[in-house]
Amino acid sequence: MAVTAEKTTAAAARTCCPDGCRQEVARTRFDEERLAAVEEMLQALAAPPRLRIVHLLARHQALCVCEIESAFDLEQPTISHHLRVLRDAGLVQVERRGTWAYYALARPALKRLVQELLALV
Amino acid sequence: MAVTAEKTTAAAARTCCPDGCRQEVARTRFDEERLAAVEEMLQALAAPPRLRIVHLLARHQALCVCEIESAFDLEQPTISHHLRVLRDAGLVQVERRGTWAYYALARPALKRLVQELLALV
DNA sequence: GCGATAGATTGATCTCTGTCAATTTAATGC
DNA sequence: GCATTAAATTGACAGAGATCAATCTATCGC
Repeated sequence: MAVTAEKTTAAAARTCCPDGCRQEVARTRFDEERLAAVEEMLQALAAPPRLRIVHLLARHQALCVCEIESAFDLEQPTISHHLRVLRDAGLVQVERRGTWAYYALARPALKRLVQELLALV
Repeated sequence: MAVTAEKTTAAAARTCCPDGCRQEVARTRFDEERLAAVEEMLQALAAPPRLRIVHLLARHQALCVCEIESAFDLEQPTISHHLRVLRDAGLVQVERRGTWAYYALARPALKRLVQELLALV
């Protein structure tokens, strides 16, 4: 979008490339709001334990924290921390039942991320 | 996969949850090889400048480094660094033409990442 | 060969993030 | 109310990563 007319007055606009750097590239404005949401999800997924937690939740409907904890060699507060990051990114949901907290994958959010990435391909 | 029979001898297996933590969860083994590749791509995309570079390349076929640089408020070595990370993750490709290096999106790699994420949903 | 330019690499610094120990909060059962 | 347990929060620390300045490499044109 916002593709401006190409200047073909060659040498004048040239900075380095054979045909001169396209000035429209320099003027690119990103959709920061949209990118920020995608970025938060990507950052959430990019950490090894978190990608594995999501992997786990994808195969189990809902798991309590102690079950998730049991699959890793990490302390409880660390798991709790990762779950919070995933929750802040909207990738997982919590449901409290008594003392327990059951986490489940937020599939629509993941689907949204996939859509955004597909838009790039 | 590797879903083992559920033990319904309740209290014996119980550790914390109402119905006892499922032991199969604790025994989960992740496909580390596959996850590592996905992880590298996610980490590559998770940094703000890199997601924007990919965004840029998605709209332009191929761009030389100086064009990419022009869209950011970052020094040339920094851009060069980010391009290397993207390249190591297989997300972009380089083609050298004389003094210039033209970067392009590696769409198949991105498609593969999307497939992996879809497998979770 | 020489100067100029595009891009990569190196090294230093600073910030961010993952981890754990300790503590706190909240719900349960007695 | 009190002890117990699940989970969240806080604070501290260490390792990873982003950035820049300086330098190096490679290609071009003369």
